[in-house]
This record gives sequence, C-alpha cells and structure tokens, in this order.
Amino acid sequence: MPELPEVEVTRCGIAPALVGRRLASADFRVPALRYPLPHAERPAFVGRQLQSIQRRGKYLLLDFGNGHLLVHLGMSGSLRLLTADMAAQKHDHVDLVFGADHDKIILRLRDPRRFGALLWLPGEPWAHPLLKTLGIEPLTEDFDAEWLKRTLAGLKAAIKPTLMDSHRIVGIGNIYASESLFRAGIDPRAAAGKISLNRLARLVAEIKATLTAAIAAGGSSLRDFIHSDGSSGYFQQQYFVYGRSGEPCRRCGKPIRELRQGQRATFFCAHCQR
DNA sequence: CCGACAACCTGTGAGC
DNA sequence: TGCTCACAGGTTGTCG
Repeated sequence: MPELPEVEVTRCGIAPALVGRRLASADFRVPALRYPLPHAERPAFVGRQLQSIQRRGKYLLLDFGNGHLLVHLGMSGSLRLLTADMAAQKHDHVDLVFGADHDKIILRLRDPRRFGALLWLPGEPWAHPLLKTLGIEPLTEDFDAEWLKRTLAGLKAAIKPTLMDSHRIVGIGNIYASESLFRAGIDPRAAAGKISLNRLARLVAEIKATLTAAIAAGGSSLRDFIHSDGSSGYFQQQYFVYGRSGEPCRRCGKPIRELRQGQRATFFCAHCQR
C-alpha cells in the first residue's frame, strides 16, 4: 500500500498520540519481517520516552533518544493505534505498548506479506546502509528541474521505473509514478536522459502536486488511525490512470493503456502522454 | 555505473 | 464450488 503520502499520513496520524510517552513493552510475534526483529531480552528502547517520529522516504524513524526504531511498511504493512486490548489478528506481528497500564496506547503493526521492516538503530541513524543511500525528498525545494536534469543525464532507461528508484528520488511508488507522468503529459517509456528541461520542470511540479494532494486526501481522515482496521484514509483519491486499463481517459476519453515495465504495471494515455 | 532479473511472502480475483 | 495462475502500492541483491 504505502507510498510517500501514505507513510506521511501514518506519521501524522500516530505521532500526536505517542510522542512524549514512555514505551512500556514491545511484543514481537514473528521472528522476522524482511529482516530479523529486535528480539532481545529487554531491547534498549523499552522504558524510553519517544522523542519524535520522522519520515525519510517511505521509512519512519521513532527517536528514543538512545537510538531509533526504523519502520518500513513494505507492500502490505499498516500501523494503527489501539487504546484497549484487542486480540491480535493473524498478521498483527508487532505491538509497541506505550504509557502506564491505566492509560496505555498500543501501536500495532500488521503486515500480511511481511515485506516490511522494523530495525533498531542505536546512535546515529543516517549512516545506516538503508538510509545513507536514499535519494532526494521530492517535497523539498532542492528537488527541482535542474536537479532532475542532472540526475537523469545520460540515462537510457525509461522515465517511469527511473522515477521509482529510491536511490534517486524517494517515496514515488508505482501508483504515483503513473499518476505524475500522466499529469505531466510524459510517455512513461520516454528515455529518462532525453527529456527536456521544460518538460522536467512540469514533471517536478506534477510530482509535488500529486503527492501533496494525496497527503491532503489522507489527512482528512486522520482520526481513523484509532480503532480503525488500519486501511483507512488511503484510497479515496480518484486516479487519472492507475488501475484504469481500458477505461476512458478523464482528459480526452481515449482508452487508458497498460504495459509492463520492470515487472510492474504501468498505466497511461497514449494520446495525452507523448 | 547501468539495466535486467529473481527473491522475499501471503492474499485475492480471474478464468476454467 | 474448487482449483490454478497471475498479480499486488517495495526493496535488496546478483549477474552480465
């Protein structure tokens, strides 16, 4: 599920309830997700007060002062808050229990496919291999047409899978890559290194607008992070092309086409995107 | 460095 | 209804 907007919405949904609270205990019900979980007798973060929750790309970093819990939701992960004891379901793999017994709040991680991750990073987190190789944040001022032109220079690969490479740009997954390229009028098969500066400027603007709108859409239902099924707030946007193979383009009415790029489905309008 | 591919894992929906 | 197959919004690692 989660691309940058979903992760950011999650961060905004859980942070107000958790920051400043003490982590009372942690329950890990499986040995590993993508990587082994921190199964120590008493992990270093237990008993510590949560200082902040940051996002970097699709990662969340929970700062406990003496280190960070790094969380990635993979393809199928979700986080939600519980204020009462609710039995863990089949794929509820991790509970982080915050606060005292009479006033506790549980952060529960569900992840059916277990492509997600939860790692303890003692001390300085940014040197970690998973974080130090990450690309630019698309919602910063540094991400502009000139930066993108430089980054794509000489690349023969198609623009769409290149946009999804988190070592270049973080946070753009399969949905928002297709959506941004449609909004920018760029063919997803276009060679990344051959797109003009003007068109890249349009692409940068549309990436920012697409991600921002998706965050706003999710943000409108933040209350659902408590007592929800964990899937709320994500899917309410109307997509221009994603998942609309064969349906009429919302701009020109011609059928949306689907193709495969790097094992992933791409959706586009051959009339509006050239 | 680039680009193509398999791998990790479970659930779901389409088609027979 | 039940089976099989392809595919699912991510990322790493390996290979040429």
